[in-house]
Amino acid sequence: MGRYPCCKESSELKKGPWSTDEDKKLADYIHENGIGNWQMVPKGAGLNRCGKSCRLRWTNYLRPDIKRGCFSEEEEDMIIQLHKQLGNRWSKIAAKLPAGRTDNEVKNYYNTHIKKKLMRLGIDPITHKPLPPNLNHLLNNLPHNYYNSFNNNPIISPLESILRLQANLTQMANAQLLQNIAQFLNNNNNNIPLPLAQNNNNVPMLFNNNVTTFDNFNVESNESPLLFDHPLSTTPNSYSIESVLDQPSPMSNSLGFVPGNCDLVPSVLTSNNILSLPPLVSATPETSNSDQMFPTGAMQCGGGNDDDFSALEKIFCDEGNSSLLESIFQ
DNA sequence: AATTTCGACAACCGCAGGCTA
DNA sequence: TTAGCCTGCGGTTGTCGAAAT
Repeated sequence: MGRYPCCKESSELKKGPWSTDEDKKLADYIHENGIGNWQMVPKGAGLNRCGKSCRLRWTNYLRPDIKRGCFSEEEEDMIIQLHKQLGNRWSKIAAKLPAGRTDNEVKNYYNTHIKKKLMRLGIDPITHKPLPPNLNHLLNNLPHNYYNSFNNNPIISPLESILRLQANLTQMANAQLLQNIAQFLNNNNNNIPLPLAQNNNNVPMLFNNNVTTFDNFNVESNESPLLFDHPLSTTPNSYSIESVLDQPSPMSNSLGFVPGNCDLVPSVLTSNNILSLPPLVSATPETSNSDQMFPTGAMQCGGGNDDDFSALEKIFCDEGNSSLLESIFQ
């Protein structure tokens, strides 16, 4: 029953771009014999192609009534309108165009040119409805100045906030790496001066060897979990999540940025006035002998007590160590 | 000058429905 | 009636030349 397949799957059949010789053979054959059974065409034309490939080549490229070249403004407008009505029915769209365009050509032109044009105009190329405002649009239309959650100083735009957040996350990662270095140096009993931890009550423990580093720093301590120098220690200790939400910045309900001498560090508020940062991964097991190095399990960083962090800062700033550290942080 | 990246478009793939022996 | 080929169609991939690095 059924027909015999004229063109079976064969790895010997040629695929890919057509040569001019192949085009001529196919065109000559069809001019002489007309379009009949496509499965018979390759054999008749002396082509090592399957019938389907011949049909596509003829209908999309060799057919004499095909109009090639650039699409006119009128054609483009028609395609947009027809696509709006018909969707991706490219053969229907091509049939309704006055010129002899193929469905494949219309489809390619729409996907490579018209889509981009519609996007530039703020129109969804699929639904033909206005696109929702994107991030750039939002950023371009928001006020330029935003205000620090802590001291109401005008500071940064949302875009700058994003960039600073990225920079500060990098800084946090570097701080963790610095901790690793300190532990490594300590474990190897070398002579590089190491920072000593202070066991002050209510003092944030930045370089905590426990997993809870950065966790649950109480703002009321008037101290800071921030790296390096910052003005947070001078801010009133009575702000709340509500006061943050009142800020004009769309980002300030979750993130606050504090301008400082060295850098800015994002902070996250909880409902209990607890400034909380995500825990860093512990660099060493909790039972490691580095706990002996930091007897309190922590080291204050920055704030009003420069001595606490000065040793590590020296590691950073010392010309002799800078190249080593640069190579590590790269 | 060499290499990489990107854009345009030709060609292929696979499915669905029609057709036919 | 039915098995299986043929055709049309839309989605996807591959190729090639231009531009960028």
